[in-house]
Amino acid sequence: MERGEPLELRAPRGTSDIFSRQAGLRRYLEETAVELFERYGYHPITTPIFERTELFTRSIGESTDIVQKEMYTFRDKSGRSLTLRPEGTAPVVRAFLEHKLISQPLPIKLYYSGPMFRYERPQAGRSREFWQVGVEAIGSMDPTIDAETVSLMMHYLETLGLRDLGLLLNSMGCSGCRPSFVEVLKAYLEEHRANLCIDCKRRVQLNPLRIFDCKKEKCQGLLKEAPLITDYLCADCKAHFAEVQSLLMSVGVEFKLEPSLVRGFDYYTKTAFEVRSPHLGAQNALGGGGRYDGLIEEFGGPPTPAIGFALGVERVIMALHCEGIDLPGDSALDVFLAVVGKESKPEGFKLLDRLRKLGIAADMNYGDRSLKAQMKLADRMGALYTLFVGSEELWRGMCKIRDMKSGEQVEVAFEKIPQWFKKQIGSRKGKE
RNA sequence: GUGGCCUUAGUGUAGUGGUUAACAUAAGGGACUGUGGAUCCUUUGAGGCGGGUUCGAAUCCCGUAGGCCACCCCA
Repeated sequence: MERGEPLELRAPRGTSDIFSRQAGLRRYLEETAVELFERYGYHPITTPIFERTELFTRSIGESTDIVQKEMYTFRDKSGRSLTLRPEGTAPVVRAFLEHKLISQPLPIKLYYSGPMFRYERPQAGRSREFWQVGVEAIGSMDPTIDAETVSLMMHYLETLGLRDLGLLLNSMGCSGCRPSFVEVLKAYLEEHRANLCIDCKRRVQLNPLRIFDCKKEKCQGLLKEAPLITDYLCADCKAHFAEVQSLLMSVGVEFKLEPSLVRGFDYYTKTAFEVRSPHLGAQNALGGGGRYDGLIEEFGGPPTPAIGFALGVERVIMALHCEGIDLPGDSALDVFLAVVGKESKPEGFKLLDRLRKLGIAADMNYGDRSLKAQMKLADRMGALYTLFVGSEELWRGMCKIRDMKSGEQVEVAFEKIPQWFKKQIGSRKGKE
């Protein structure tokens, strides 16, 4: 291999390495999600990181920003157009159809966790590779599942300890009532076109619902008078939405109705929701979701209602940080083995092996270090106990064990050490 | 994709044209050759990258990369 320019040792733009405390924190969030989602009857699914490009263009919508400018699309060696997944719903729905999961008892409830990719200009809380956990419940139009999905999302965030959350709720109507609303809205906007900002003028025809997101004052003023989707819902959508609200209230989930909430995918119908944190600046959405009753049919399947949500893991972590919530990050070490004198190391190594095979987290010093330095290391590693192995111990057949919290030391016969630890650590963990 | 701000040891900062780039902290070693968290000593380690101006650049200029903030949009 030739040596040319030195390697640029930097992760690609908008990506980052996750290790140490961040990695532990992320794993904790994931484990918490797994435990809770399974308690709600969800099952894991893992889908590929990339899919055929059309899967996303067809589901998310040709006119959306994600499809227009944010997808990582490439051709493989046989010329297929593939795309790194920008979101998790379309792949799950694809898998649902491919494996004929419709023959399972419905609704089928699936959860996932994994990286998503969007080519955007990076900022805090917005990177090109980011992690989402999400759920999809496919096959039921019961408003109970809407309420359950929303409440699961909130339950999860509250389980982590988040308190400052704002839940926004809306109904986007269905294929029956939304188109007529969009026409009414377009008509209204055309009438006041002169008063819209430049961006919004462009949106009127392209995606009029998006105008509700505009932050410009003159647009906002106009929108106060604009027709609202909730006033144009058909009887079915109206009843469904009312039922969802009442079910949410019955389990104590607080929400704010937000008739201007429009999510960035074309496939949403009826219930749409989003949870925000006030601490995160412009990237304030921790997660969101909604019903997508038309998507499965759009993919060529039988008409099948479905609903889901996704949470941005990095944003959840940011929100936790902003609220000053401390969560377990690093895994604790039970035992640190301090070796005194080179000749004791082989015995120490064997002892360590026995501890680890009993399920005790144990580590030792490598290389030569003074006992003092080893103690320092044990402290830094957060070990519960330090076990001393040296010529004196080997000679007497007894080892000193130091409780690092209290500083108390006991002596235990060599062959009883593994069991002694097993007992101590078992009871200690039981108490906590 | 648009506009703005920023980039100095692992981390957090100082220095704003002039001899060895400072401080704190972390890391290694020691004072304490068999006992941690304190203290003291000591060692290692840095101006994103590429050009230019200048006798001389971390400092000024241009470019580029990355980060951040606001848009756009979303998790």
